[in-house]
Formats: sequence, C-alpha cells, structure tokens
Amino acid sequence: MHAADTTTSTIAEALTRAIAAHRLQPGTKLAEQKLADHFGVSRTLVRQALFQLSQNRLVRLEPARGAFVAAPTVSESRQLFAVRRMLEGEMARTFAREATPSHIKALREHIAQEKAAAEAGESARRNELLGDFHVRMAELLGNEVLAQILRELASRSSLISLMYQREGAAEHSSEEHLHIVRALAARDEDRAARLITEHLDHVDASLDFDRPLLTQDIAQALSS
Amino acid sequence: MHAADTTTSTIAEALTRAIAAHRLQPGTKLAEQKLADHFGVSRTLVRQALFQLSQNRLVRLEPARGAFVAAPTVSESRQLFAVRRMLEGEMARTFAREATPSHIKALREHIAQEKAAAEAGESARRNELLGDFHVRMAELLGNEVLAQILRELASRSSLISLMYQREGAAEHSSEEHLHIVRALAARDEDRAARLITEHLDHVDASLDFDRPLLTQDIAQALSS
DNA sequence: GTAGACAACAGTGTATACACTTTGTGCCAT
DNA sequence: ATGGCACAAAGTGTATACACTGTTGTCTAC
Repeated sequence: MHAADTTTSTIAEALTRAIAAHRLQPGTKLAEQKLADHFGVSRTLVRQALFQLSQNRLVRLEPARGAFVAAPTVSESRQLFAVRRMLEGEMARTFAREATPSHIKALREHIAQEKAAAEAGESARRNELLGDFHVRMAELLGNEVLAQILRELASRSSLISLMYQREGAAEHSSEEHLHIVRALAARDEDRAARLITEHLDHVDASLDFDRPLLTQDIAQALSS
Repeated sequence: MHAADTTTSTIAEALTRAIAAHRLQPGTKLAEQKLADHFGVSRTLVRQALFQLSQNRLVRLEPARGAFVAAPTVSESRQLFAVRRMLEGEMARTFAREATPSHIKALREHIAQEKAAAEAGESARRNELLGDFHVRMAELLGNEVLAQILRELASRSSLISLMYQREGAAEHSSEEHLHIVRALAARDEDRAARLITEHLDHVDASLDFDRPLLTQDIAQALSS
C-alpha cells in the first residue's frame, strides 16, 4: 500500500471492501500497528478507521483487547433483514410512483453489470453489485439519508452471507432484481413491494443458521 | 464536569443530549481544546466523540476548520422524514401484529411520562421523550437494529425541529401517540400505520422551511 | 505432572508534541 | 481611505511517547 494521501476514510473504505468482498473473515483480529504499517500511517488514523467501522457494526471493539471483524449473531441477522424488508418494501412503492424512464434504465444497466461480473466469475465483485442494487434505488430516488442507511445495511448483510449463506445460494438474485425492475417500470406498486420483500425473504431463507462454520467465537465453536 | 471516568461515549452522549435538548444551536463551533478542558480530558477523547457525532450527522466536521453543530438542510429534513414514514409505518404494522398487553402498557406509561414532563414545563425533557416514543416501539419489538436506526433519526429530527419548527407546533404529539397506541391495542394494522404516518406528516408539516432563523450558514443568512 | 505465581511481552488507551492550515490583525502602498 | 500583503495567533491533523491491561511462557511448589 503506502499510498500518498491515505486518510482515515481511505483506510475505512479499504477495510469495508475487504470485509464486504469476504477477504477478511469474521473474528479476524485487526491489530492497529500491523494495519498502520500496511497503510504507512500512524496508529492514530487506523484507530479512527476502526472506530468508524465499529459504528457500522462491521468491526467489534473489545476494550483493551482490540478490534475484530464482526461476527453477526443469528438474532442480529434476522433483525437486520426485518428492517430491510420494512424499508425496501416502502422504497419500492415510492420508486414505482416516482420513477422516470432514465431511472429504470439505470437499474437495468446495473443488473447488466451484475450479470457480467457473474459470468466473468468475479464473485466478490458480483456480491458487491448485488448489494449495491438496493442502494442504487435509494440514490436514484435522490434520498441520500435512505441511501446511507441502506449502504450500512448492505455491508452488514454481506458479512452475514459470508457467515451463514450456503454455497450457490442467492444464485437467482440478478434474476429477481430484473423482475423487480419490470414491476417498477409497470408502475405496479404492490407487485414491486411484494417482489422485493420476497427477494429479501429468499436471501434470508438461504441462510443456514445451524452451521456457523466460520465462527471465531470459542464458546460457540466448542459447543458443537 | 471533570468527572472521574469520562470516556469517549460519555462525552458523545453529553454532547448528543445537549444538542437534542436544544442547548447547543446549529452552527455552534465545538472547539476541541475547550471541550477537553471542560471534560477534564485530552483532545484525543474529544476528537473521537466529535467524530462519532459526525457519523450520526449531529456534527459537521470541516477539514482543518473544526467541528460545528450540524445544520440540516431543508432537503435533508424532507428526506429524513420520508425515511421515518417508510420505516415507522411498517414498524407499526409489525407492532400491531406482535404486541403483547405488556408492550401496550409500556407505551401507555411512556406517554404518561411525556404528559408529565409537558405539564411540568420541562420542554427539553418532553422533546426527548417525544422522540423516544418511536425508539421505544422498536425496543419493545426486540429489534435492536431498528432501534439503533430510529435513535439516530430521532436525534437528527430533534435538530431539525430546533431549526425549523414553529413555536408551539407538535403540541398534540402526545395526543397522537395515544391514538396510535389505541390502534395498536386494537391490533388494527392499517389504522396504526396510517396514524403514525400522519403523525410524522404533522411534524413535517409543522416545519417552517421558509424561516431558518437560527441558521449559522453565512451564505444562506445573507441570501435573504 | 499439574497448578499457581510471576515475569516478559505484546497491544491498547490516553496524553502530549509538533507540523500545518486557517484566521485575524496591523502595516504599507496606492 | 481602501486594498493587499505579511506576520502572529489559534486551532486542527498526525505522529509519537508512555502508562496500563491483557496474554503467554516459564519456573517453582506441591
């Protein structure tokens, strides 16, 4: 690394991407000095970045013990998906009401990118784009407050799918996104809301909460 | 102040309360050393607290210029209330479905506190409780993810009402809370959702976006 | 051989030091 | 008198130093 202007948010984004792209597993220790050396800055900036990520719930800070990549619990995961259903169902309705043709076009292009990444075998990129689809809707609506919330929920979801998602699950996500866009284009509020809610249900249901294979939590790991 | 164990979150909470209780006006400069002296700690902890508040959008950090109490724009305010309507409408539906008698009782007790504070003339405390009502619903649902989001939205709303709310507006908030609880108790999903959405509409509508009297933003102040 | 104590180590928590940017003030030139 | 430049003061941005906490490994007593 050793980039020129490595600011706090640069570090935070790098770590966020690493976590969302599943290059860092839940439970991984994030030692301040090691990160500082890697980015070529002092611990000060690393600490700020880690603190920021802890606010986003991507990192868990244990007093006097350090920072670890968060390991969302089953309960937290269910709560998170419940919030997404509430929020995104209504967002879809709003979108169906307010969308212009160019909005629809933007979403279709996004889905094209998803499929391209999938066919190119770039699974990290594909996962990122799948999450971004939902954020993109908020951005197109011009609601930055909503977009910010969805960004956070999306990266947390990514961590959850890393922990609990079965292999090859969410295989049809792009397909479902396409159906949603069709409903939006048809200005069919109810159908759009139903489809996106079901879509999130599918992701939720594709999680295998009985096999937290990657848990770093010792107590839970040894209880099996 | 000079409290014994003054940690980062203590400082952040103190500032959050000061802002939410309208003891700090939007635009106020928050100089690090002054706060550090006041709390009897070093700038390090103050900086962390300010950074945290900037994540919550209660504080705006300007590079090399310092921290200021945030001054939400009209656009941001509308976006925020739109998100609250989306989220809380659905939350009310869920609550109506899942609520137990003890949940209803807890909400009624909360409203009693609101009215007590109002009659005692403690307007800061009353405003705090009015915002907490919505958070309380999320907590009672057992959805901490949702509660956390609503906490942030509530404190931002508080800042907005400080800036734009007409005197004596939102006078009937407690009354409206009571109507909502009645709908919840009757398990009337649609009515509860409609009432809470309208309730947020009333708050939104009670804002006077033409008279941002308290704005510290020079450009905007001079454009009038 | 095991358990407990203690010492060395690693890593975090907070304070402080210093560089740099912004801002305010006064002087000079026009 | 006014506009602009230089300099001083104040405040932020980052790095470093030091204290403290938690961890690990070793040694000793039983």
